[in-house]
Amino acid sequence: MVPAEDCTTHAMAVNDKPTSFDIAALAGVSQPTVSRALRGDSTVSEKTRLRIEAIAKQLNYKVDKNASSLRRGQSKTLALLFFEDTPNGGSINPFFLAMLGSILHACAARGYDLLTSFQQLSSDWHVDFEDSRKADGIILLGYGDYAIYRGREEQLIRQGTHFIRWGTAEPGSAGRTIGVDNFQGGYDAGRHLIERGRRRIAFIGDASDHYPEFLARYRGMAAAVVAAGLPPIDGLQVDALSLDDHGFAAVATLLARDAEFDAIFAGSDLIAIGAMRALAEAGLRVPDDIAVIGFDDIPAATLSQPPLTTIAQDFQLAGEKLVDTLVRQIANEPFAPPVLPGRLIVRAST
Amino acid sequence: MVPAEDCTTHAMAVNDKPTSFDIAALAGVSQPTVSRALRGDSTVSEKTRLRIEAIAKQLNYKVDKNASSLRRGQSKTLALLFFEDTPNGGSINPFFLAMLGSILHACAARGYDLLTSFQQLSSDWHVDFEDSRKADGIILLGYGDYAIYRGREEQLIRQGTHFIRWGTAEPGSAGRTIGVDNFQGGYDAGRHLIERGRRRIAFIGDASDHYPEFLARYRGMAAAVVAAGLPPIDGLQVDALSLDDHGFAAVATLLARDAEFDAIFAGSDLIAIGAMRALAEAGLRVPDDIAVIGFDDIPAATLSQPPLTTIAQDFQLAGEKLVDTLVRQIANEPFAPPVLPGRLIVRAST
DNA sequence: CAGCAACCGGCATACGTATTCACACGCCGG
DNA sequence: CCGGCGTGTGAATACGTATGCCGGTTGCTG
Repeated sequence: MVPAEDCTTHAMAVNDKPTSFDIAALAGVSQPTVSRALRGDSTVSEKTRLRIEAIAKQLNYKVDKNASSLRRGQSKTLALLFFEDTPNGGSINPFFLAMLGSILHACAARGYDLLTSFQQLSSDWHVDFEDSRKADGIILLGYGDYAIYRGREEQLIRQGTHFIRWGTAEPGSAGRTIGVDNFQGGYDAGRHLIERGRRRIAFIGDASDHYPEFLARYRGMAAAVVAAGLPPIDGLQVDALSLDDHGFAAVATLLARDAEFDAIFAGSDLIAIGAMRALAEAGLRVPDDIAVIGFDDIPAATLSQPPLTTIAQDFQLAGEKLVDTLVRQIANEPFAPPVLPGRLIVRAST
Repeated sequence: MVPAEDCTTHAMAVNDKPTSFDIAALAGVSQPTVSRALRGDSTVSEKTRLRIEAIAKQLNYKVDKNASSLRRGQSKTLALLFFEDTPNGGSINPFFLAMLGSILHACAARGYDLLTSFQQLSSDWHVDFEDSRKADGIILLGYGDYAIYRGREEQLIRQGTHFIRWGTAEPGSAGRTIGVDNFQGGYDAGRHLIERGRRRIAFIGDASDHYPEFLARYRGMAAAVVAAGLPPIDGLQVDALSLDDHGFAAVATLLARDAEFDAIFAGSDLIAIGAMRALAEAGLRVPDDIAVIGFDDIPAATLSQPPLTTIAQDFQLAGEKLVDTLVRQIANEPFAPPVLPGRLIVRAST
């Protein structure tokens, strides 16, 4: 197979993976020329490049990315970090999981690989990937305790860490956050319920400072109530983290209180699904007795019984924008994290 | 901050990321000692090691993984490849997605990072990761066209590629496959339906050679029918890929045929959920008119209405075993991919 | 006190690629 | 005929870490 070669320069190791030296020897050129040819450098003549490419293909040669990354000082890799403050036995919030597909596609389209990891929000997540030069930038996904993040954002930027976060941009923040317009989404949800004739809307979801997404959704809904000229709603908010069991428990709490309500706006679809389960067990019909609307439009929202009306966050677009903005940031181009629109999807639950 | 130092050996670059030379200079030792100390090599004295660790921590030093991987010839990284023959607009089969969490945990526990990617089954997936030395091994997840895989397994092993696949092990295969006992799972599903008094069980799922999982499940169910002394069931199998829409369509097909059946065994939960939707739209009650059982136990199985009886594949265990077996393989230890048990989970749909 | 082992740590180098610089060649105008 | 320029390639080196080999120091034994 291999033609007799001048072995004075470089002996081809038969059983090892080929290096650029092997290709060079076979092509009768030097190693740097191989490197240049394969990167498409225009200083290599067409003829030489084609010859090198042919040999590389034949030997199944692939550039060693460790060596390449070391030399170039960048890895062409992004890190995706799921962080959750409520470790859920290893399962990941389905909304973030749904983003994975589009993030993978967006990365592939730009020539980036994707490292994936769980992370405690309180840990030194930046350290493990960007500082060790395994990744050029970091995507953060997670509802979490923002108090921890807030204290660090500035410091991370100062250190030159490249990162982007999914969430709700806050007024004073430094533009490292992409998210849907949660206030507007909440407003749309509230208006929709009111148009359906509902008057007393319960909100299930943590409405504290630590979960700005939920808080914004809640405030949006409240604004819709006021805008419709209805009296504000009090005492119908129950805390819940983004899990169906919490939604279930929250409805139990509401019912135990003898609260009067004809609709539920859940902070997430998962909560809404748990809430509907609780309603069914209590003998209440959805939407006849209680209308239910969620937020996210996770895949399971179409599967529930009845299918769930919700405010959709376009996770295809979200993944795309996250990657796009991060890659811009890495390339030192101007980047402006967009605020994405939510979209009301009406299904049978309202 | 930085104390006046003897700069004859190595000048500390203030604004760059520190290297092991910087640590060495500050600790008054040589670079190799730093490397050894941080890797926990026992030839470094406790005292020296502690000093080095302290300085490293103070400077926020992290080993450059590119350099480290290059030198050591391994990257301490696994690649997770989702491959699907029916590109589904970027969304990933929820069953495989559910494994991600446990795979991440298992990797972390063993000190491995995880690269994630989509892949066409027909592509040269091994090339992109192991050949470029970005990963030490590959996990393959996907229902797919096994004809393509079969032709390659042997060649890949010969090349020394480290990989493990989720699926159904075939008799003559080389032990690179981990999966649940699909035949037994199908048998259990069939027996459960028979115990519930059902006699004519339809199977929805591709029962061809190209989807050995589905085929084995189908055969298992058929065996249970025979074992119960019932007449074999003919004409009640309808092809479907693993998507809810396919399940929906398959039920429509059955109903259009005026087929007589009192139970459905679906090849996957997603199919089952689509089937139940079709039954509901046709005015049939589950389980009163038709009992439905699925396979997988995806998270959404508890959310459907009614909640779905299914054969659970333990994806926590699955992820664990995949990683464990692959890491063994990489370390040249003996590895024997286990056959995992399926488990009947009875919910309201039967 | 000589000799030896155990223990520590330094020197040199290798991993494979990308880039800077220099050089050889052919061509043209002066 | 010479100097200069553009083109294509090679030589040397840097990226940061890990490891084989060797030498120095310490402490213990005969």
